[in-house]
Amino acid sequence: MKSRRRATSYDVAAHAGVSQSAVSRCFKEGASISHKTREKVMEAARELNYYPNAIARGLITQRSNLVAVIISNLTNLYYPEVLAELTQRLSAQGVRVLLFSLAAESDVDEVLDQVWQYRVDGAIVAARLDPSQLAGFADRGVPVVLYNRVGEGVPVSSVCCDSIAGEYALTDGLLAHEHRRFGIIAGPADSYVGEERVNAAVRRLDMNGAEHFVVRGRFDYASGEEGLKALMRESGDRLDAVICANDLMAVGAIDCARGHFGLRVPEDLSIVGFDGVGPATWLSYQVTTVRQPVRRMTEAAVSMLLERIEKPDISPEQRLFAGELLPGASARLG
Amino acid sequence: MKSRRRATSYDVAAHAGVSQSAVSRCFKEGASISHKTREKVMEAARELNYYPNAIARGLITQRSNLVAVIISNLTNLYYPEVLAELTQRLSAQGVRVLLFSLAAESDVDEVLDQVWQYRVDGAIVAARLDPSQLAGFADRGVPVVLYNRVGEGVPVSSVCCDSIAGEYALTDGLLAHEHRRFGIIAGPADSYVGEERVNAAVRRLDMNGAEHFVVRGRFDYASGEEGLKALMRESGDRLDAVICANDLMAVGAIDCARGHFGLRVPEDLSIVGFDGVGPATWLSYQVTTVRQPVRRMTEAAVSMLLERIEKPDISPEQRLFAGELLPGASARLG
DNA sequence: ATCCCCATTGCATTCGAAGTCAATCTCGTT
DNA sequence: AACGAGATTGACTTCGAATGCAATGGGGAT
Repeated sequence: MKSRRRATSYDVAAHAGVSQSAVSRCFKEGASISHKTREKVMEAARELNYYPNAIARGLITQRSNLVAVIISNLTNLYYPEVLAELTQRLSAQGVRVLLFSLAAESDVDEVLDQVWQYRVDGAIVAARLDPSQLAGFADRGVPVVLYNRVGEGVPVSSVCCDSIAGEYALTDGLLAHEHRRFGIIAGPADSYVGEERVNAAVRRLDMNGAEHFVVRGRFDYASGEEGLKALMRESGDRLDAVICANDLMAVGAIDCARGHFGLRVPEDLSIVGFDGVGPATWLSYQVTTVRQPVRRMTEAAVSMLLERIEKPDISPEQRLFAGELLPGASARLG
Repeated sequence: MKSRRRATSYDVAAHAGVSQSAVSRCFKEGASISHKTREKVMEAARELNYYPNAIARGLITQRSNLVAVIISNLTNLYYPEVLAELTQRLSAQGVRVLLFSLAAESDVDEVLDQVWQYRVDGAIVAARLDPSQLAGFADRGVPVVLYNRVGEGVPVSSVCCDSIAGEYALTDGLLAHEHRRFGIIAGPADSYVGEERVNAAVRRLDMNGAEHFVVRGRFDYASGEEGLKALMRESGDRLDAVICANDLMAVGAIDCARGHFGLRVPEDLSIVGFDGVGPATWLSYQVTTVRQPVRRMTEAAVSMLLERIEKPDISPEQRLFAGELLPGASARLG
């Protein structure tokens, strides 16, 4: 019990009076082992407090049972939910999560070295990967599933929420309700989803000849406030609606509109977000937004990844999930 | 480049015309290797796209360079911040994070098996560990640092924010301002910090002979609303102040007080929280709370853990950090 | 030129479990 | 009683890198 050195399969074998091979077989599903021997071994294992060494196992089987999860922006309220879901689903499938958290979405390079060293069986990535980084995964035969991003020009598996359709729905709803002068608070320049959402909104507004101003935020509360102030300045205080690239900035904009400009939301100004995070539904905000089906998306990401770990030759697949329009009370929709 | 099998140190050795030992030494700080050989090896490594296999290294060195981070409740806004900080600090020190996320704080047992199998070098735990679970770490010589918890009766290293002092400050402030009838929204029964905070508040109220009602929540927004409704019922709608075990419930309670009961906060009802998470400072809430010094706490946790990984015999140490009282605008403090 | 010392280098072994293969063991058959 | 199919079992090798030890080499001192 008190041994500093931990028991190995040899110790267990000796203690149970069998060979090391027998011990190994006891811990593998469907291996050829008699009931009696298994009992003896398990008993010995319990007494010696033996747990198979996953490191040694990984070396010989060429399977680490480790999956890298690479996420930027853990602080922006949407990802923690995703991470919790992913971790629990992967755990349930017997796969461990090696977490890499990035300060900025484009900092991937620094962590990739580590990913290669740990011989992960696969990766789920919610950060921007350029084609050469994606090639790194392909060359090494490591399956990847991108989360809310697609491989730009390169075929990669991905799971996304349909930003474009979602943003169209929001924009169309606003246009149908006589909004004419729009402000847009975008995400950071290196954010994939941010650009996608804003481009979709801008396209729709242009198609309808609606005037709009764009400022850039950082996906956090403060940049929602700052963004609204900048927009008011640029537009000469005459805005009908503000489209924010995520809910957190929408919340910041709502507070700023009420507290700083004394505007009523949505009567004087409509504000919409994106994601459907918890705070968006809080009574003080009730943000009109598009909710991503996080559970279904994470479930898809995990099953697509595990499938490709089992059978490395399955071709890439892209799954696009529709978001759900939550009418909320922060905008006058059509 | 396109080889399915990844290059090993032998491949690099052959390519560079040296022995495998030489290759190994090139990747180790301070190993005895000439400048010329190192150049050759590094060049070959680059050409073959070689990355040392951390799994094999771990097997021979008995060091996985892996640290388990065990966290419950990733969804409750406080932990994502902690997790992001921990991950980035550990990464910076060359240690990888193996993440275990728990549905409930007391579900630790299920993940411990996995922790043992991966031979982690240490663990940071923000979940309840009973003495036998703690003994598991001690027996195996795996250093642990508890985050916002202490080993009950067992000596373990820990990093905590002083809940008791913090709660006293809040309670005293409220008492000094003529609040007499208190409601308390506690955390789940298996939450360590939840109990600690509520016990502290109750003790202080009792010392001052103040009346109080207690209901239990789940640390989320909805249970803040439900909690307030239950308290109003129990107290016959006559409350002066509500003490919530965390900010998220305080936010829920504030919204409910205003939206459902039509009360002004803090004029008609004072509400306080704990943690100092982002939403607590949002303009609509400005929760009167105690902010935990998360950066200093995570920094302490990481350095204490790494120290103990280096020198396993350092004795346990408990570090208690004072929280900062944020006056906010959700309570009339003394 | 000779000798000695220290810096490099390579050989061989090690870490712990998994899997191959051949040996052994069980039983049911005839 | 002898035989054979199928189930168990153990000896041995393997995965990839790190390291103790012995062998080699270069350079300075004499």
